[in-house]
Amino acid sequence: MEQRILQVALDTPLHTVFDYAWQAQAEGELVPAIGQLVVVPFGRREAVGVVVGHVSQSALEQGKIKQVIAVRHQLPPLSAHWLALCGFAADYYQRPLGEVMLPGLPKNLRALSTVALDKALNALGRLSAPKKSKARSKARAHPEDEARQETAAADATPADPMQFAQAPALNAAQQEAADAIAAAHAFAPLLLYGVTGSGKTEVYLQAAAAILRRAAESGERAQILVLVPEINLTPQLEGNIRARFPHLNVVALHSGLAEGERARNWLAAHLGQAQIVLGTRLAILASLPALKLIVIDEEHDPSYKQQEGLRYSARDLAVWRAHQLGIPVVLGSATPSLETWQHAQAGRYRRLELRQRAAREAVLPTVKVIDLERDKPVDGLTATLIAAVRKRLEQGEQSLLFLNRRGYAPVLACDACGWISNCMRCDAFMVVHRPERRLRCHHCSLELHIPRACPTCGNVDLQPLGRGTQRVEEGLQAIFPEARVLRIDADSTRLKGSAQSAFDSVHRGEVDILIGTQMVAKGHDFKKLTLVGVLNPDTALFSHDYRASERLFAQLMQVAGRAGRAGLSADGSSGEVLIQTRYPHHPLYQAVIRHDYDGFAGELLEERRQAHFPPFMYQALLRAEARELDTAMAFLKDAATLLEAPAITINEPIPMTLMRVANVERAQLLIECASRPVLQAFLKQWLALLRQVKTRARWSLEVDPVDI
DNA sequence: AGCACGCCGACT
DNA sequence: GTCGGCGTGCTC
Repeated sequence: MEQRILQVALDTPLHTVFDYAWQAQAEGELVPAIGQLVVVPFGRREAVGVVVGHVSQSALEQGKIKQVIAVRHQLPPLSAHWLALCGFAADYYQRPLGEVMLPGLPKNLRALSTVALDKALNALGRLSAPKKSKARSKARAHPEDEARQETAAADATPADPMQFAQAPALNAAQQEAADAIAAAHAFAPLLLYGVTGSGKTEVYLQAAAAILRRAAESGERAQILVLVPEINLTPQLEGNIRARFPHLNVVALHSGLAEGERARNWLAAHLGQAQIVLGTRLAILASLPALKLIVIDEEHDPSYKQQEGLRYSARDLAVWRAHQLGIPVVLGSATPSLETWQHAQAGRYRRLELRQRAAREAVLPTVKVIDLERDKPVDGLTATLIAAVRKRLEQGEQSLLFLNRRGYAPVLACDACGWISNCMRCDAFMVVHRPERRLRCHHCSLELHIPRACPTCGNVDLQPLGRGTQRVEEGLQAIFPEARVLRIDADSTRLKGSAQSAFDSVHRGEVDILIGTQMVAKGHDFKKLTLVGVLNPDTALFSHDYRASERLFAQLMQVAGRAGRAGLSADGSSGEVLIQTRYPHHPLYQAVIRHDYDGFAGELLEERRQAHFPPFMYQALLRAEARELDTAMAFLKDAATLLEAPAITINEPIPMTLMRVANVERAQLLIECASRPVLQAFLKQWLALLRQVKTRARWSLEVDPVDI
């Protein structure tokens, strides 16, 4: 019987694939195809891997090669396109292939038992249309009902899947954009540049509809992938998509799903059953055999960058994937990332522009700054802002106060001796959390009770300094005792589903004043919200991180965009945005007032060009951590001298800004190069050498780092 | 990364 | 006398 050597990628940090012998178990059993999942013995355990190659002979000695234990024949192999995508990501981010391929697969598929996989496949085999979960669970509970339901399903005339719900009419700019997307028959990176509320979603939906319909007419399968930055944004968009495409199979892919559902949804995508996949960044690595369009909503959002493990940019991989498949990719934003903007300016990406808000009468909100030197705040709120909130309350409209700092106060201090609540494990303050009466470190999650008295001098009068969302909530409730105040931040939405119910109650109008962190700034379309107040944005103005102003600008434009989306306020005015600042004349705020992304982005790009920063320079960051800072620094110093190459700048190793986290000292080394391929070639050689260095430091490399 | 083997301190 | 600390070595 046939025998072969299979090369298998496994989820291990080892930079290699592994050879296994495969022997047909029965006459005529086929050799596992490339892309097939297999179970193999690995060390003392068993592991699931992906077959990535066939060889007739292994370079290893015979005795070392073990036999494949099982082949997941029930799962169709992953496509060559998918394997190439993972191969690219592994190469580009300098990680082992298996570490790219396997963590992206749902746990149920990677399990050593096939029970969950078979169950998921079985579930998908039975259902074709959406509206599934209820019917299925009922069927399982009462087997006799099952037959009845299946008969009923067979009797019903199947609806035309391409029968879509009535779509709102597009304005000229929207129509032009949708047409341009749908007309692309090859790789086409398109920047959909549209102010907040300009109806970008409608453009995505109608372009998707056109592409799906065209494929159906020519008898082809088609799949659309839509990426959003946060899980919180999927339910609203998912609802809109399902309503528009009632007969299509729409599935979500994000880390908030239960394992069973995640497996079913992933499989629906892999089997080509799902026509529309809506997901967060991890969905970019899904298997989508009939992919015809990728949409990345809010493409500038930092959430598209994975910040642990494989540190990939879902946006960059999306562009690569679209290029690989020769399909359009739409990057939507009101404040594109400077990388994307630069591509558009250089003509590599085509720019599609929406200048007007889509809802009739909805105009861009009026933005004003409140000078904190003139209008002294009480409890963080200026008289001007309080008056504005009061007016909205009287008009029965909603206000949103944005403060990107959770907790009650960022630090607890003793007036008598100068003690402050430093974290004992990190170089950071412990934040006061009033509801739980605790001090919490936001870096290592160490928690302590709020001390009754100062730990060093015994003074009982400890003062919370500064303001977080909890304290502002308290202050607002005191000023407006009759108002319904709701705080939405990572702390108030820890429980599963609580974020969704919080947003729902805002939509239902059960909230008068919403206070929140960046969670509330993104994407949500609150119809009754007409006032946005920004409490303390100044810290980002003078950050050492050169990306801080790009991020602040995007964040302010985005949160400002929550105001007045549905139309004019009761008094006939447009939405209003008030920014409290000590620097009212700062060019960043002035640009926000003018809604002038173009101008501001132009200035930032010019600065970046002169300073030789991205997007005019490519970077990689070597990070090292150890119990002793010296260990980490010594490793980086060694690393810096390991390999020299022309056109490559290796900077000095430096301790990180937040040097110590959870009792680990950290330092980093920045590598720069004006050419991406040159940098890539250097990294490959350099890492081979680095892996041989003996050190007690733990280290990792990040390509295209965003937080430096 | 797991998961072994392998040699030195405080406990039933 | 053992349980267990984490140092180092291997995984086709």
